[in-house]
Amino acid sequence: MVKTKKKDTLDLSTEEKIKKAALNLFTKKGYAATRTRDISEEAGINLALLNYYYRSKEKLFELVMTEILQNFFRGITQIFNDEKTSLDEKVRIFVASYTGLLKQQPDLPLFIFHELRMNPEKLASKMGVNEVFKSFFFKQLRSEMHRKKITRIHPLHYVINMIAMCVFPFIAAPLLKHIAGIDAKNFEILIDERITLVPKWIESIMQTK
Amino acid sequence: MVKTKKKDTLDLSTEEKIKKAALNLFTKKGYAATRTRDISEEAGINLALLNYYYRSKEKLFELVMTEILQNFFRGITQIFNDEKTSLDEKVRIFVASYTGLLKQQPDLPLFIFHELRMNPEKLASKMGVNEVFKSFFFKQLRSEMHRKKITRIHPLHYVINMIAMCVFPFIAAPLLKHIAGIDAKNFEILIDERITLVPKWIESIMQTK
DNA sequence: TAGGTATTTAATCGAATGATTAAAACGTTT
DNA sequence: AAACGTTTTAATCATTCGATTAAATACCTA
Repeated sequence: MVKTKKKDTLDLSTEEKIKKAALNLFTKKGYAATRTRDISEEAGINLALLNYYYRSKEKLFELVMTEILQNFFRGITQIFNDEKTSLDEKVRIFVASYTGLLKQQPDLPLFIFHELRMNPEKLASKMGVNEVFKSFFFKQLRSEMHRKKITRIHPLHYVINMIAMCVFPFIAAPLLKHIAGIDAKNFEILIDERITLVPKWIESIMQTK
Repeated sequence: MVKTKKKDTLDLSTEEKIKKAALNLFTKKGYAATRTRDISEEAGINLALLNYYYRSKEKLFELVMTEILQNFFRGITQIFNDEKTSLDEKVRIFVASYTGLLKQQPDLPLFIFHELRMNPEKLASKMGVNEVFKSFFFKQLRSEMHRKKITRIHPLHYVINMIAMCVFPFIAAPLLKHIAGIDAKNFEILIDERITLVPKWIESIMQTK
């Protein structure tokens, strides 16, 4: 980010520490509720360094956001465009892959959807998912519909259901834990169960008349 | 809110205007991103009035939040505890009822889940949903499991799926519109389709082995 | 109408927060 | 070690934002 990097002495310090702290706090509390002083403290550096390396809070945010979005959606595109896997396989891989990702970063979905709602147009460009709907996955969906192997409805319904059943438990975790009276440990067990359950359910749904 | 109310001259002005504006902005932008000046402007009143009537931003927020949570979850409890309706009927009623509610207030879920994550313990008490898991709905679920009419898994799975398929489209609306390239009008059509589709899917899911 | 209470306004305060600056410390090269 | 650029620090600025105050206005009651 700064003029010249000393050498290619790839020290992941300061600059990276700031970005990591920023990612942590932004995803946890959102943009507005995160103070630059919080970030500097979490990163264990002086406040001025944040502005030295990233110019401003907003610039830092945009950088972090871009990385998050691209990383988050890159996976989908790859899975969906794999011409070697069947429809069912894609669903299984997607569910397993994204559940794993979300177990590591449970705050991500809520954060993404919140910021996406705040300025949709601005962020839409940053996620290279324009081609999702032209993916091989959708060709397969339409093909199966044509062969009457799955019920013919708007393909988006199936996508919504799939993502919803994966992502929603993480979005609603506090609520779900509360109403079911279970702790983090048991909640994780439940999540793990869903990795095998959700693909089965999706299959059922696709054949529901 | 203030000392004595003049008479019972029930003018819904000022005090109510502030609360309404607050609800609007809080749900749209979240607590941190909402400035008291925004609220006063939206309500068309002087900034000082906000503090005159509600003491502080936080007090106003808690009031609004309590009302939102109670209103939002009151419906669920009623539907779930109705001893006259069958399991399938409950699902149909829930889906129709909550889709209708969310069509009117699409920002609500994201807001609730975000604030719920920020301070789970504080808000948990405010939503009278502790008894959801002891509801008649769950008795019916367990009963049907025992009769082998539906597959025996943790009942929470079914609840998650049901809520997820209703709520998620609203949470992810900007994303979904973008990747599917559809406008608000067509998105609403899709949502309306789901009112009849989701209950069918839930039935299928409950019988998936 | 007079007196009192409730409501509203304009002006301002103090703390919090994003950002900047000037100087110090560090490291590398010559 | 001298000179130079990079990195870090402490102190400070300017603005925003929540909150308060004192005075003005509207409203009701006697």
